[in-house]
Amino acid sequence: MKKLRIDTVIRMCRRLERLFGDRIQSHLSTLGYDDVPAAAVSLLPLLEGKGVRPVTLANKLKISKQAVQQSLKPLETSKYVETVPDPTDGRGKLVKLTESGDTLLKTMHKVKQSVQDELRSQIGKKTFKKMEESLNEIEAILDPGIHD
Amino acid sequence: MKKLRIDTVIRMCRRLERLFGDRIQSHLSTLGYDDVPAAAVSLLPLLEGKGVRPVTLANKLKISKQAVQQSLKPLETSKYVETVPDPTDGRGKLVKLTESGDTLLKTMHKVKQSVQDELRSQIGKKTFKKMEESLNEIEAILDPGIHD
DNA sequence: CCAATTGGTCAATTTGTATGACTGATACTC
DNA sequence: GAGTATCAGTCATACAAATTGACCAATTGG
Repeated sequence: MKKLRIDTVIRMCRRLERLFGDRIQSHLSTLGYDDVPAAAVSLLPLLEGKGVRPVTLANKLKISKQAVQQSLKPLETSKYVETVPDPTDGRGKLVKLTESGDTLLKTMHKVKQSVQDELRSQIGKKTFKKMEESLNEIEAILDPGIHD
Repeated sequence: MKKLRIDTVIRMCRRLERLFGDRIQSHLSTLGYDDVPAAAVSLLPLLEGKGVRPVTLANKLKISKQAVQQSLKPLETSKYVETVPDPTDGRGKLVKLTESGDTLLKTMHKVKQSVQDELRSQIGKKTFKKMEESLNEIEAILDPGIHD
């Protein structure tokens, strides 16, 4: 019986996620950032601007607010993010980048770009683009609204 | 600053993996299989034939042998797989499907197919195919050899 | 034949996530 | 406006997947 292609899809999703994550982390670590959890790679870019509520992050990332809370904790400990009460809603709070968090984010952008270039040249421009495009399209279809 | 597309790639890899996994598990559970861990979805198909060594599984899945061991444990407890000493190597052992494991695998194939169809119609044939193809190509490039 | 490698195991730990139970704030409705 | 429902966040707990480190036993090969 032949290996189903869908098995490969599942396997590769798992692998690519880790491949990217690991490379980004190791680049960052080279630059002196040893305390950046993998989760930060997805989380931090969502924090640009004046502040976001945890629940918004949970919706965007499609994970529970508890999971967000936990991912946020080490970032707060390392002073990359800080939390202020939401002035417009007594229940809420706003998560914001600190100055060093902002620096980290900028560094991370560059690192991501170079990891992306690395991977792209490894697997070939064409295939890479196909993968990138398809996954972006899938997100657009699965999450039509912008969840704020 | 615009959201990098690569962020979406990472996010979607994580999500798709879980999306597939969750749906497969819930279909299986409907069919009475409540004791099939998500890991089995990738693991079981590799067990067809006369038996595989754990270390081979680890290489194919690109995870540690300890991780394999751990994924295997619940499957062994549920009697879907069994282990025999490798006759050709005193150190090794061979993991094999039991009869019920074989039945499960067959069911799983069908379930995967229907989940795949579900997803395909949800996100569109064209995009789905693009994703499928690109990930298959990437695997071929990243893992050129067949690791046995 | 002995050293290095390989296959497997045990134990502990990390990471990402979920559930459940709970508090406090806001919103809806009569 | 009081009462209930809903929503944001928190705490504790649990679980799955994977890792690392320390180790043993069998095999291989100079």
